[in-house]
This record gives sequence, C-alpha cells and structure tokens, in this order.
Amino acid sequence: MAKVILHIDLNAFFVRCEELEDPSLIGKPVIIGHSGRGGVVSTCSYKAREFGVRSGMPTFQALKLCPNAIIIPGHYSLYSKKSHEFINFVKKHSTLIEQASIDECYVDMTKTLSNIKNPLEYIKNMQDTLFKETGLMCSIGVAPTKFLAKMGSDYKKPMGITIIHRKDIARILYPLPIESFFGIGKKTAPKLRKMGINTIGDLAKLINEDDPEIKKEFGRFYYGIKDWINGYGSDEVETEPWDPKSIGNSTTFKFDTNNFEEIKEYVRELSKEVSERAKEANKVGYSVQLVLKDDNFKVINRSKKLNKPTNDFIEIFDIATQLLEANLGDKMIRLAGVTLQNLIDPSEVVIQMSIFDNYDEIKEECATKLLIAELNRKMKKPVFKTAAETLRDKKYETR
DNA sequence: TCTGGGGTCCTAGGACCC
DNA sequence: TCTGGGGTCCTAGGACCC
Repeated sequence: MAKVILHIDLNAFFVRCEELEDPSLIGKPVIIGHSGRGGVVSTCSYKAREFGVRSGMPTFQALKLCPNAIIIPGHYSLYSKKSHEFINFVKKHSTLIEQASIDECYVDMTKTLSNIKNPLEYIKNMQDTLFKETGLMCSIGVAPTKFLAKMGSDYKKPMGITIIHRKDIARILYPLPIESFFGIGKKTAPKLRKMGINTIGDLAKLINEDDPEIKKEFGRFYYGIKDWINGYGSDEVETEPWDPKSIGNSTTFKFDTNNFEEIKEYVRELSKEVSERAKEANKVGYSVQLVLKDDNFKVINRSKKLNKPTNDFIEIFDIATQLLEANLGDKMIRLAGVTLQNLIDPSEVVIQMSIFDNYDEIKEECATKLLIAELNRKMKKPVFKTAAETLRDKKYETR
C-alpha cells in the first residue's frame, strides 16, 4: 500500500524568524546576508523577490535591483531555536521524521492518517496550528514518495498544500521547467536545454523511451531518476539523527593574497574552529583537507589521510600548513578552508587502536565472542579475514 | 563591491595487493 | 618474460542542495 509522505518546507524561514523578533519588518523587502566583500544573499523576503532578488545573488547586485532592501546579517542561534520548535511541533503528529535541513523535513504520516476521515483537512489544520503556535509559515507536499512530496512543497508557496498522486504527475509536474527538477542544477539544466529538453515532461518522455543519450547523461543515476519521475522513488523516511561525516570552516579574505604567512594565519584560525567544533560534536577525523580558491575562482582541494584520527588543533593545523606549503603557487588566493573528514566516534577508535596494539590477544578474545564478519563490520574495515576471503587466499597460494 | 559557507554524494585514476 | 583481472584505498575534482 502506498505511504503518505509529507515534505514540509518553512517559507522564507530566516526572514520569518526576524519578522517575529521585529514585526515592523513585515511586508518589507528584507535580505538576510552580508553587504561586505563577497557578501551574497542567503535568503530574502517575498517582497524582495518581487524585485528579482534571489538566494546566492551578490548583495551589491541585489541592492541594485532593490535599493530600499533592509539587510540583516544572520542570527543563527535564533533560527536554530525556531527550527527546534518546528520539529517538536511535527513530532506531535508523527515520530517518523527526517530533518533534511534547518527548515524542512519529511514525515511519514501513513499511520497517523489511516483513521482520519478527511486527511487534507487534517494537514491544513496542521499548517494553521503551526502558524498559530510558532508564527512559522510552511508549504506542504503530500505524496507516496519523498521526491514527489519535495516537488509538491515547492509547487505552491507560501502556505501551499499540494497533493501529488502518481496519476497527477503528468498534470502537475510535466509542465514545469527542467530547472525545477530536484537534483538538476545549473550545470545539468543547460545541457538538457541544449538537447531540447525544456520541461520535466520533455525529460519524462525521453526517459520512458529509454533514450540512449539521456541514459548516458545521467549515468548510474538513470534508473533512480526514472523511478522518481514515475512515482516509484524512495518512501523511506530516515529517522536516524544526523551524524556528520565532515566538519569544515572556510573564509573569504578581506583582500586576495599570495603571502604564505598571511594565509597561514587564516589557516590557523580555521583549524582552531574546526578542532573546537569536532570536539563539541565528539568526533575525530581520519583526514584533513585544505581548500584554496584563487582570484579566478579556481578551487583546489588537497587532503591527507592520517594513521590515527584526531580532532587536535595542533595536528590539524600542522597538516593543513603542510598542504598549504606544498600547494601555494604564485596565484592570488581569495579563500581558504580547512575540513576534517572521515569522522568517527572516539569510542570506535579505542577499539581499533587496541586491536593494533595487542593484535593477537584481542583477536583471540574477540574471535570467540563474535562472528568475524560482524567484527569487521564494526571495525569499518576488515581486520580479520572472513571464511570467503580465506578460501580466496588459499586459491592463490596453490597457484 | 563581482560571485558565501555549510554540507553530501559520486566519479575517475593511480597505487597496490592477490 | 609477458599478460590480466578483481578488489580496495587514497586523492582530486565536481555537481548539487540549503
């Protein structure tokens, strides 16, 4: 039986938070973002959007379009607090929630709605109650899969509710421009336009004909996208709490520079921040990455894997400095970033380290307690051979 | 006043091992 | 001596999303 998945998207979330703090902002063109060098629009009010202002646009450009815009730098602790209120509200209706970002979530409402006579009325009531209780506005997509729900919440804003059954896909989604397809961004969209694909319907037609050119363009995503567009994508809401896989910090310099010592000072601060955030998240990482962006916006990533995972400031800073030394050419640099990657829990490290320190002892102990495959899975990498691997090795030995 | 910062996931090529 | 296939790990780069 088809599930009922909701995608709930908070409308102009950051701006709405600011309006709730200062109601005099309501109805005015408001931009959340920085106005200095490199400043871009993080998000903006609907009034500002009427002037053509968009997320990601350089702030100076936004101000040309809308000179009276009020610019507010972000207050992220406020947004985080309101985001918690949002999630706690949704939890009252279903505990099967996947928070996709600070201002959106997927909810599996199948069970909740199974005994409800008028599900649409129930959902409308949810939307209204969220507004009454928290002041937040949202749009909601209702569908049998996460992809369709996501497309639905995007369809009508603000305070929209869009239901997309499989039979509605052609009517609702086909006329939309190809850019509105979740996952098709500003690199892929122009390529598709060049191929004569201007709408989601154009794409669906070619996909359902298994057009070889389209197949090639999407590679291994092809069948996933074919499922999405035909309403057979994933309906599994991931309720596991977010577990970060990397923690990074980057900054655009006040002035472009090529001076090693100057950039090293930035790298020091970035490393310190990364170390602190990793400690706060109780994570250690197996590799350190340095990112440099030059004055032509060319980005290079250089990373180094460590023998032992760390979140120590000095260690991170050391590796990042080595990478900087080896890769700072004569180009002027405008941005540097430091990221700690391949994060794991320190408790897992203790087990791993102890295995390498007293390998035989621990091996014997563990082998009696656990299946080898299970142990390998816990170690994240094979420490002991499974039976199949032993067989394979035997085969080579007898050659 | 040209174009942020936080992430995730995927790919491709080379090194290395069996 | 040459040939080769399968697999993993590491590194670099790129697309995309909010």
